[in-house]
Amino acid sequence: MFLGEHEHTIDAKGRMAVPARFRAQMDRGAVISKGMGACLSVYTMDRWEEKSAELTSDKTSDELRDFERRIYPSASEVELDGQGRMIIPAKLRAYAHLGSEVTVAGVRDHFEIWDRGIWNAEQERLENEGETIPF
Amino acid sequence: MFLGEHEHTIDAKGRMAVPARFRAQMDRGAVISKGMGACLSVYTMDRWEEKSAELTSDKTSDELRDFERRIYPSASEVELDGQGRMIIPAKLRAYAHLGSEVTVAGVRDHFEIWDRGIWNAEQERLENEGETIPF
DNA sequence: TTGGATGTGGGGAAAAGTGGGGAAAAATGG
DNA sequence: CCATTTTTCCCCACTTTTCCCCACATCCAA
Repeated sequence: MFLGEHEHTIDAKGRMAVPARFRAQMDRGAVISKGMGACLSVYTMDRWEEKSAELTSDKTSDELRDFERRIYPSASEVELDGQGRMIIPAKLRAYAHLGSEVTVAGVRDHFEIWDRGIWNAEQERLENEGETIPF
Repeated sequence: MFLGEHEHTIDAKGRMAVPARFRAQMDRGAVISKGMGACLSVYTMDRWEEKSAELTSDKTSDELRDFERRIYPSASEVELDGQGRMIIPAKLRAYAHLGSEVTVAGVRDHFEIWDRGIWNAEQERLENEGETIPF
């Protein structure tokens, strides 16, 4: 399970260290894709396959084709280098408006990558508008 | 699995580099054919055979003959040169209105080749018309 | 305090993408 | 059947990107 909030950086080569606690779960591969809102989502390969299968199961063939043309091209298989870093494709970095300072947030079955400024603003919004946390 | 969006070019000789990540999956051969919409589709040989078997299974013999006469003559087996490039037959290039700048999009079990301008317009259309994607 | 794990930066080799020359093969026309 | 033109294909060359490796600074725990 992915938990926690980690402040990391994207370097000049487009690399970002994956939080060490997340790495073990990614050993069977992972997929990065556009997330909901201004962020990117990283799923384990297993979860990615489950989730994309669910989403495409109940569609007519026309809907399905459009849908597949949105989700698969916007995704990319993730690989880690010797230091546990991943490369974030330029297109995806642009989509999520990522600068060099980002926040990596674990969200149960996946983790999200946010530009740090956007993340902070979003968290503040949630505190003001949102529900209280029942813990 | 074919994923991602790759911007490539078709040179004066009609050649286009296949994204390196796609090549390994094509080692048992591949087939290029007219796609749904203004694009070309490339399937691995295995998937091509599965898919054409599915599509021809539930047809009457008259339907089947017409169908086969549309599908197979326009398709072509894909071969890569020493640099990993494929030649896109002129008829297919015309069918999909491909200029020299194209986008190669991975769509799960195949990839598609689009004129870059048409691809961008189509993606924008899908974003506006479609539902938000829950990833 | 020290040693290992973690996050960050950068050099350099390798691979990927692109372009073009020229030989071999195929098509065309007498 | 031969000669000419056209097309195809193999090879080399160049540029850019990617990836592998080493280095170092920091943090936390023993």
